[in-house]
Amino acid sequence: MTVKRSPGRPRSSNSDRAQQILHAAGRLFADLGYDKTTIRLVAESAGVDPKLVMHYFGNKQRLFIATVKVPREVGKAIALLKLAPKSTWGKRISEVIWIAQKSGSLQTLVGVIRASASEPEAAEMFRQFYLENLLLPIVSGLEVDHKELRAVMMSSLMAGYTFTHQIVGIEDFVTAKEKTRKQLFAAIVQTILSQDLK
Amino acid sequence: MTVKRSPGRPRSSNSDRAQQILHAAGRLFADLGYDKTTIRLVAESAGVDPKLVMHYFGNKQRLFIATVKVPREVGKAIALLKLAPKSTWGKRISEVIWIAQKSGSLQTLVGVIRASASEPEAAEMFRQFYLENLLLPIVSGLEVDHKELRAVMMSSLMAGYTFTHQIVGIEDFVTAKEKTRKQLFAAIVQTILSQDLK
DNA sequence: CCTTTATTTCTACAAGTGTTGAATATGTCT
DNA sequence: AGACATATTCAACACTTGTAGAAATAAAGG
Repeated sequence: MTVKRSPGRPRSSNSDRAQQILHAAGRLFADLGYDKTTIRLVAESAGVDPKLVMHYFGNKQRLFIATVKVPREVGKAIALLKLAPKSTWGKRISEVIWIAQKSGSLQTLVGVIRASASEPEAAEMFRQFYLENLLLPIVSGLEVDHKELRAVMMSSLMAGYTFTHQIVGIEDFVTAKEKTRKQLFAAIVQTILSQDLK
Repeated sequence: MTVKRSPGRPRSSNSDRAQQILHAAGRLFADLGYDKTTIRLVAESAGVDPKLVMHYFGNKQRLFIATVKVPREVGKAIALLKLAPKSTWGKRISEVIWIAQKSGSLQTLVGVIRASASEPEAAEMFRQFYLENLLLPIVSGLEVDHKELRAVMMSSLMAGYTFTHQIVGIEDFVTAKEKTRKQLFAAIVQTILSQDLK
């Protein structure tokens, strides 16, 4: 894939290298973590010179930030929740989280979690994007007390589930079918949201 | 703390540098993660020459492994569980996890989670130590189905809770008292262990 | 006392890192 | 056509990394 080219502007500008770089970077950050993802690796993986990465994104930190995309499907899901009866919250919300993951933002989440392990700024991004912009609004739409605590617990569950499955790679350890796993996941969400707390 | 010394064997060998190094390393791995924890930093933090770290532990990976200590208090806790009625499992087990964390192995857990983000070997250690040697035995002592699934969910909860609280640093976000947090935590564990699954 | 062994430091190497300067080729605007 | 901006590459700098060689000092054993 690494096509050798001479320096200079290409004849037809339909390549969109920036997008290629972003794509390669997103994958590498999710697979290797922040430190082990080097500019040179990203460049090589995108079939591009390292300097081009710097040209487009300035520095490594900004490159990482550029790879983070907040899921969009969440807005409409929140609206639906207020109408649903309390007993179905767990199932509904875990469905939303499941969908959000499948729709491509799972890679972003893994990248952010991995980066958080070494970059405090990434940890801050986790708090902002996934807690404040995602889970807290969801919980805020419901009629419960201790909203922050429940939202934090949801984020813990989300991070932990992603950690064990995508980073530790525990899949092959569990023989249960996906349907059963989702059922348990939903039950936990339901507990987090509707457990009586004194 | 950094006492300058000349090369050569010290007069009194009551210093136990290896222990000092291990102590400093454990703290740094937990605070900075695997990559950002350099041999030189560990050495400086222990008031010691970098080569001495290599002398005692061979290389960085073995140094990390040496800092990992599996909690001991768990064995006796497991024995107690079989006698307890099902409705109290959540409370009991979350108590065990809470105690295990407070007793110094929290730092180890944080270190392992951080390292897992960049070192697959560390992720494997998480699976072995916390899932196979800790949570799976606990669940195995109980009369439930889908033991692996429930154990994995417990490990997810444990990792996620540690991640949000120790790495993301979400403490100040939650105004709920510790008692309330523990109550919710216990309820989740109870759900994981006793939820009916088809 | 003399050899051996354990502990500790100094020095340095080879590799890899993020990042920059300068050059080159193409497109775009006046 | 000429001036300027954009896209791209090559080469390199300054720094940090894990790690190794060799030496210095003191204890231990004969």
